[in-house]
Amino acid sequence: MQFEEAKNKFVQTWGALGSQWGINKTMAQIHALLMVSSESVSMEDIMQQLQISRGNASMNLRSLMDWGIVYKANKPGERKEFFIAEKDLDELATKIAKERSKREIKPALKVLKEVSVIEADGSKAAEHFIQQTQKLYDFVAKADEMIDRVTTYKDNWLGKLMMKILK
Amino acid sequence: MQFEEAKNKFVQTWGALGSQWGINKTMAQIHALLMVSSESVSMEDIMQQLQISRGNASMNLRSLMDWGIVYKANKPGERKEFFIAEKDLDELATKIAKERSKREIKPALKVLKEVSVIEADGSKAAEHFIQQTQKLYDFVAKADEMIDRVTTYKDNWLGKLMMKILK
DNA sequence: TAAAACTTTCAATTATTTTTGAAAGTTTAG
DNA sequence: CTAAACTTTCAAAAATAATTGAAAGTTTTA
Repeated sequence: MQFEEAKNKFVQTWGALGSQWGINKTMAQIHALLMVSSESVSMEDIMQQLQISRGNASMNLRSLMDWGIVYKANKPGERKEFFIAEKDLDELATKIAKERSKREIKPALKVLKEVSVIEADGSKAAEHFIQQTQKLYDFVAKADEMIDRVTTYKDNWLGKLMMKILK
Repeated sequence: MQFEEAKNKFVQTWGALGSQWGINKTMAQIHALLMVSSESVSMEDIMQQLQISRGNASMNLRSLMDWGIVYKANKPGERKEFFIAEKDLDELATKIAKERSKREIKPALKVLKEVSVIEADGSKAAEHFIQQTQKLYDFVAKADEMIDRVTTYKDNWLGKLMMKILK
């Protein structure tokens, strides 16, 4: 396999993986492309390499920047904007985890809390509902806290956590 | 908030959360409904409560069973099938993690390995590509192994892991 | 073994999400 | 100031994913 072929395969695979996790395919592809580019990349280049429209490129780059995993990088002397990806994988995982927590887990927890505090009406069904949603709340809250704890230190947290688990 | 209202809100929220993580909304809703039901539920009931077609219910129940998080439960004397969800949350998380690893992470790792072993052609771009995809492979492999390790013991693994991290 | 009681399948339809592209907006250079 | 170079926005179009419903399939009952 040659470099160009390998790069293309990587970008396609990353895009497909993104889709399966609820991330727009193009967004994941742009991210993949930037991840493996040693130099910063212009919007033109992204459009050309992924064969996508300007609007599409613009919007998905915006999203990636909102996630905090892609940055603008101005090249001296150049008018147009260039982009680079966060390449440190601990940092990348941390940012993704924090964003997903903020956008999805925290709001879900809020709802879980709300629905788990209804008055029991004596029925078995309501009783079970309260029990189960409370358990779910505790579980999700604990998982969320764990992710936060583990990624806050961030300095090679995955490796360190691995060490702890091995013991 | 009354029981019925709370239940509905929970089902809706779980469905929306599923969508954001690449899981079909109805599938997540059926799962939510079964999670908070104290008794096993028939297909009729699911169709009626979620206002969905028979085909939809059938296909998504099949998927949930393929994931190993919903089971058939025959009621004595009843002809039709009833369904129950895996309610143990450690077990649920374990099954989901294992399935996603098998279906998505493992194949992605395979591709990462493939593309990271191309011959360097001396260019900076190819050099960087190889470096970065190798790092990515290591990172993802480590994360995947960690999930496996942690969920294999499964007996309250989240709580135990939490303990380790606190120290 | 026939028909009733169910479940599954899948082509067609509908809903949702993504993408396009051109107009509007912004910044820089001269 | 104003034209060129570039980016953003967003309504419409295209692509993708989910859903329906009826026919086909299966199992149970009598």
